[in-house]
Amino acid sequence: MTFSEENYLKVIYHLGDEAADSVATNAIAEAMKTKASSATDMVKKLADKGFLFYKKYQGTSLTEEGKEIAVKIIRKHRLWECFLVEKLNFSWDEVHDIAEQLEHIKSEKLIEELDAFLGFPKKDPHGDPIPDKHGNIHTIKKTLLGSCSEGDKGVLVGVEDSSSKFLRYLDKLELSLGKAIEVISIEPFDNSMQIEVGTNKISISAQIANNIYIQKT
Amino acid sequence: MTFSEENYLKVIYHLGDEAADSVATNAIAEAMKTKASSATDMVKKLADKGFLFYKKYQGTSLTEEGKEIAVKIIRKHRLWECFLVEKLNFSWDEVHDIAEQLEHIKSEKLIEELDAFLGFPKKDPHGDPIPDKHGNIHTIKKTLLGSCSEGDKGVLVGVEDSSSKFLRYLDKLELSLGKAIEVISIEPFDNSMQIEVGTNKISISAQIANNIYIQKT
DNA sequence: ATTAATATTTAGGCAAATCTAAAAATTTGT
DNA sequence: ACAAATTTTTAGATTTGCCTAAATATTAAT
Repeated sequence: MTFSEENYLKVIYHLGDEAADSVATNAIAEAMKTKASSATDMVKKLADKGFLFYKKYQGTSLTEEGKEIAVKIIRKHRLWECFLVEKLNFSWDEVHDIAEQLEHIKSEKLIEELDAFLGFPKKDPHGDPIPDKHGNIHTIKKTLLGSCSEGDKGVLVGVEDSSSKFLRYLDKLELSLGKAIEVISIEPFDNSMQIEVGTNKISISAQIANNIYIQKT
Repeated sequence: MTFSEENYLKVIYHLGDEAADSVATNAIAEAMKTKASSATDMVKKLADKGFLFYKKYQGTSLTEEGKEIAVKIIRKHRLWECFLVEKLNFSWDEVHDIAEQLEHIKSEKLIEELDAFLGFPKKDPHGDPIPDKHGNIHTIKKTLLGSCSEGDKGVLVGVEDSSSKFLRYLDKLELSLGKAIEVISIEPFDNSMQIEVGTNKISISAQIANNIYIQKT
């Protein structure tokens, strides 16, 4: 299993998670920052190896085996993110790229010991659930802030975009995991939102709202 | 800098450390478990990039820049080994292969934070010195047990071979870093040694003795 | 229901790192 | 010092993952 193969499986898993049906070649190419022709090549190879179902022009979906591998990589990614934040003083906006490297380290024992060392965390620093060693993922029902209505309340439990740019902006707005949020009003012109966070009232663009998840209360 | 390039630089550094003069292509190939022709190709490329001096048929030696890179990789390797042993319950015979992967993770901050997290260790689990962040290495004068004479005394401070096979054998003999050793006698027939370790008297083959370093006392 | 637009695949190539086999240089042994 | 042995390099292939350009299939629009 090469790094590239692992990255494709991970990306296909994430894309397939939202759209229940098959994943388009172009979507894979875009997520992998490569060309559609490259994605076609790789998808064929992964299909040959039994990690996904593929029919020409019909998109792909992971087999059970492919899903298992993808979930293992996601588990590693998220555990390493916890390690970086909890043990090495990284902030949530600094960990993604390093975890992208660390997730490919091959050692069963390493990841199980790391999990234990961290006290079996359930969430990574962005609020995403950490699959357990059997691949079980405990998901919570979360709602995109951007799809909420005036008066809706909840707690910030996740982000759609884990880029350092976005997360640093959230820091500036004092928006972090666990914060209570209430939608005060929505501006019809541009769908920007007035929200209350703790005692602050702030305005956020629709784009921001569409990258924040809350758990409604 | 690819993984392969980094591994070549590391291997050339280690080979050049013992033999002060230039490193032979065959030696590189053997250490990299590849063919001489592959080593030639890579050496040319690394020379083009300014990491080593190379003259056809005359072997190679690292430039200052090449050495710096090699030392950085060795620093990472040894710090990760410490982490595995001290924080994740690995034993000294289990860490080498995983550290070979981890040493290629690219992040200045990661390695400096890891160093601090571990309390700035000076030695890895095999007794090898950990270069500091500026590349300075504090070496001690160590002697190959196999080159000692009857009556010589010292403390076990390092091993030449970090393979799991060898280290597990040392464990079985209760030979570990820090143990006091005295050479009782040397058998002329096969150069095997009678040594005293603590209160035990054991016999070790010349091959074992030639993979153990002591600091004479 | 055709045509136009879009998505996907194929074909052919490239760079990295490896290999084998053959050629060339160096070293060794007498 | 010269032939033999060894080491090293070159030449030409292979595999992986990517690319561009062209061909083909699917989807959308009128």
